[in-house]
Amino acid sequence: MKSTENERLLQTPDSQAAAFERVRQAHQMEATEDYVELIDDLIHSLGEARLVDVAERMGISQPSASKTIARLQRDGFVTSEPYRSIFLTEKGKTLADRSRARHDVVFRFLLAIGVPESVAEQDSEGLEHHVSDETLAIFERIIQQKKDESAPDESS
Amino acid sequence: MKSTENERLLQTPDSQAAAFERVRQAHQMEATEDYVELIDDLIHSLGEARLVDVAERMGISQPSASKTIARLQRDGFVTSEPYRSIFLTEKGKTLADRSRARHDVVFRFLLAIGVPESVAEQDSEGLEHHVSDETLAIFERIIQQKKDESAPDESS
DNA sequence: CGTGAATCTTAGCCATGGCTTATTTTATGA
DNA sequence: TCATAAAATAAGCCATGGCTAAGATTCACG
Repeated sequence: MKSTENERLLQTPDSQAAAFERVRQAHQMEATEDYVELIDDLIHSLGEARLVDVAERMGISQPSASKTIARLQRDGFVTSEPYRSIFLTEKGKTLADRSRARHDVVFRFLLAIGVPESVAEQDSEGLEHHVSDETLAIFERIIQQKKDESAPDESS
Repeated sequence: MKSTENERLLQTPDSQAAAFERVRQAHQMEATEDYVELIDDLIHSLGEARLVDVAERMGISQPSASKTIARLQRDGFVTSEPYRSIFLTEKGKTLADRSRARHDVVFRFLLAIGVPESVAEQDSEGLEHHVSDETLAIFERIIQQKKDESAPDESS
């Protein structure tokens, strides 16, 4: 029985490979989600999403932003005429809403467990893409618990 | 005052850009950390780390694994002779230890808040790279709290 | 001890997502 | 209106991290 000679690998190769595969999948969607979320924010706060603002807020050069926007357009998340601002398609808007919802849950969860706001802002940006639906639901439950604790009398 | 015409962008462009930059930095280290952690696990459980096992557990082809291992070697995390197994350098071992420690904290934190083990296994794989030290410390505190709750009398 | 299977490497492909430099287009204001 | 500044695009670079197909090496066993 070789498997007992030293216990360290708890997972089977398959389940471990599946976990990594899942992470890779998440990565593929990350940029897309971050961009549509940001574009939606820009539209709501500034009235339109300009490439220059996207680039600034992503912290990358305009050409880099432009290339990714082109991919988003190719994949049906945004539309934009040359030299004009960027619009979300229905598909893009839907994804943006979903992403922001997740982002908010993660952010509020971190606050609820005592993470300082500035740190929670930073961390939630990275974490949001890697939280499963099941874990997200638990996050929500805990947010609610904390809310109930601090304001016990708000039934209905 | 343009900034009040619609509130949605809570963060300044700079801090938002910094958060994304931080995520990109984390991504750069992700593969490295996952590999050294896995290699360390393989060495401890099987006695050595073979490329074929790394590839299997990462869920990728051998040539892909080989290419990444070459990068890790270039960057001083591992050593390996052609057609021989893979060893961690001191630098690699140190990183592996740190990574597993983080991974464990995230994993046990998820368990502590009620995430099922199989989900916690999957999620912790993706989350570990995006949790700041500050948040990680809070995770540890909560793990300890839950432990105290379920076993109140273990002072010393 | 030699051969076939397993393992590993090489070569070459692709997409993503960064970058710079240079050019084109648009917008602004004197 | 027209010159200049700002914004966007184009072209071309690089690294990462996937892949397949094909070749080299090692290992194990008959």
